[in-house]
Amino acid sequence: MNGKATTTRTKLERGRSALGPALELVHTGRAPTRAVLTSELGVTRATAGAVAAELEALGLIRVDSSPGSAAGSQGRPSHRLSVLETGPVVLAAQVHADGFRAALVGLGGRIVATSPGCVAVMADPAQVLGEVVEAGAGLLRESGLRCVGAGLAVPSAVAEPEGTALNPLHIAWPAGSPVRDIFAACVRAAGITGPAFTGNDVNLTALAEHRHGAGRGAQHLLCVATGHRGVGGALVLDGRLHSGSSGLALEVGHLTVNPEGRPCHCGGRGCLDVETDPLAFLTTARREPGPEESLLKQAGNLLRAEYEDPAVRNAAEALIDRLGLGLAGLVNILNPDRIILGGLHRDLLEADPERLRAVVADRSLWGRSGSVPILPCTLAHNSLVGAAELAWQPVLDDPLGALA
Amino acid sequence: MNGKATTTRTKLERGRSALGPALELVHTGRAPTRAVLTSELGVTRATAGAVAAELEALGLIRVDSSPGSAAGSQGRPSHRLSVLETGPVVLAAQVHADGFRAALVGLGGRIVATSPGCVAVMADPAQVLGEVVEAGAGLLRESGLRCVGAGLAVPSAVAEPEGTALNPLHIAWPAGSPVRDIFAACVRAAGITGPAFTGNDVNLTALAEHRHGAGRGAQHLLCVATGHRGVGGALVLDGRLHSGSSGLALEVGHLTVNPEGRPCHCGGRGCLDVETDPLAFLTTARREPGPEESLLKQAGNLLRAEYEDPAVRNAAEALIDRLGLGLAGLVNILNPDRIILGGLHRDLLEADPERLRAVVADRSLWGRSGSVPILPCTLAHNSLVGAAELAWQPVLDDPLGALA
DNA sequence: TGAGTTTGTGCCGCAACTAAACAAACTGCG
DNA sequence: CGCAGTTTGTTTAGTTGCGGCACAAACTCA
Repeated sequence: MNGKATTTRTKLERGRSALGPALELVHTGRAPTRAVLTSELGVTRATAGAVAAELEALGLIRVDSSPGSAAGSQGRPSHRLSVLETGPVVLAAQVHADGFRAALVGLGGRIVATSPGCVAVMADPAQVLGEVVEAGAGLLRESGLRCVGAGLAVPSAVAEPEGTALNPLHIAWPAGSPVRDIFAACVRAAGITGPAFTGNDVNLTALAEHRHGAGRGAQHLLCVATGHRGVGGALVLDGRLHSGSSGLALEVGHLTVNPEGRPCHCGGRGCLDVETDPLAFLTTARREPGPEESLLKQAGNLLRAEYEDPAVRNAAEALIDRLGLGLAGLVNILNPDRIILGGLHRDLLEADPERLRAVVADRSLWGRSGSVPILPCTLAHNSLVGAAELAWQPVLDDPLGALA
Repeated sequence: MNGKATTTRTKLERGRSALGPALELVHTGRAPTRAVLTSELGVTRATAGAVAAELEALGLIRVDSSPGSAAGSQGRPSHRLSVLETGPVVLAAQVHADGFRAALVGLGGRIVATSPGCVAVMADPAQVLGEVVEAGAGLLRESGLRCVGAGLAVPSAVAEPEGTALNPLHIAWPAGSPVRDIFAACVRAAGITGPAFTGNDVNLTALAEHRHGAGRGAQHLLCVATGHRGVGGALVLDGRLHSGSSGLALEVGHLTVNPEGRPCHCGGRGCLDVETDPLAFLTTARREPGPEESLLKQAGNLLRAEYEDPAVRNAAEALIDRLGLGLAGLVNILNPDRIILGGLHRDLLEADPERLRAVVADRSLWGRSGSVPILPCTLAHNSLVGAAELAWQPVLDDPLGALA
């Protein structure tokens, strides 16, 4: 098929091959000491020592030789490993229906600095992303830290490899906007170093939760979440985001969950999108929906504050049943070992976890798969942290190469 | 989480690391010469030469130093690489509603010997698998070839890691039969060397088609197929079967494709399973279904022979529309870059490819994903070859270790 | 026949790793 | 306090997979 198009990787390009995995272990908190790093990497103590020393020399991690507080076990206490607080950061940002937020995020998903939630005129993506990057650049100047990349989360499917936003329905951007290129241009224009990445917000939420939150340790993590409108999904397989062949996987909004339900713009009826989002909850509960940018909060508050109201409770149970049906369908297709829910779905889970689990168990064919754990997302600003993960990925894959 | 449970891989265990990938390239026909092996592996000619020589020394491949017929291009002609005809084989078998078949399969998916299709009393899995392995052992004795493993395809989901058949509905086995253990016991009892594996037949069809058939080169391959009853699915991601966290992924039979459709034993209505299988086709076309073991053939023959009959044509179009709806749902979730269809679905595709493609494009949200290629399965005995792939996998992963 | 092109092979050396022996830092016990 | 036992870090030597290079081999084309 290809003659010699494949990259002939030279010796100079490949660094110490265990460097990336080691950094990822420290990054995700799975290697608190050099001893567990050794066993986790499956290498000798000598190698693990050399790798840790090299990561320390790169200014990425800290190796505490004198911990003082040993944890009771006998034997020589191991050196503690941790992310270096004063190490490099990435610029992370998220755009959503009611504004944007920029932040600096270090290794370990640590938010170093964050801008206040900003409201912006949403018409023109170039203008909005210009403001976003401007805010991030300000944080960067204040901090004086080194920046090694930038990541952006948008509430839209992002087509690969073009990097275009296909359905930014709930922000007023034109469909097909080349958000990745626009963001990258803004980043370069602001003089920020490192590559720039863009991804779907639910995908990035899943990635963040997998590395630092409720998804830790899951091998097949399914994430389903609402924003103000619509439903998104994401799948993290063996630690890597699965976004399909062109970035459009897990567009779960059009699973049929209520054959007699309301019509959907996709041409079908009773899609997950229009049956389980905040607007659906409010109308089912016979409440007047407020402005689009506050639907999620309105629905969440209603659910928590007035759950004893029969109309609210019935609406919640109806949505839980439909959500459960959708999740069961996804379980039959994807067979995940954990499900995490965000947005209104998270609130619905917390309102009546037993009901949701029962529906999923009942309608997913396999009893054993029916017992798949369903958990709420736990991370604050998870899509922001996920955007940062995107920017950190090259460093995690090849620390030497990415920092050179 | 674990102290030192992880495998400390010693130097002796890891062979030449490019050995596995190289064998896989020859196995799948993507490395016809040593030159393309070099570029495909991304190593130097020296390394590729050493690797090829080692595989030849292992008795797995043949390196033709004197090809004679060069293909017109200038420069020194490259050594031709091919699978060694007299190399080791695996024992492959499939069990289906109307009997079983055993075969010996070499590298490259080459069927070396095959038993005639046998009819067996289906009641007891141990008895059936005993006959299956008996037939295979006979072939093995006749051939005198070395056997390095065994693989079995069953028409049921196989739970991992238990290896139990969860829904062998269309063969008269009890649900939950430990088929993997039974098969492994039979293999050992027959004195056949090497590990024994068991998998779902549609999964294995997908694997076989990916390596040797219509799925070659696809990175996200979705396969959907019918047997005599019901519908199965499979996904091959980057060359590896994706069977979910417990082997139960791609149980696509219960996607809703016809809200007003017939009731399904799952509790829903209009599931893919009961709306697009051979029985559904025959009843929709108002034909008297014959015995269960011949539904697929009966439906296929009817479709090909009497497509001009309005009842047949209408039934076909109805099934195509519902199948398209199901495929569109899967496209939205999985975003594959190729879809292949087997069983009656293959026949439906060939009866009216445009209609099916139009429905999928119309109902999968993204126009560009809607243009995903939909192809018929091409391989003869594909689930048999897939069962062989399962048995070959350890050799492909680590030739030195597996043959030692 | 000779220039040009592509491929195979032998040799050197690097770098990442293992293995093994030793040193260091702790616990626990008498 | 001292000593055994345990676990971890460090040093050194040795192995090895593979890149880089130079050269030989086998073809095409003029």
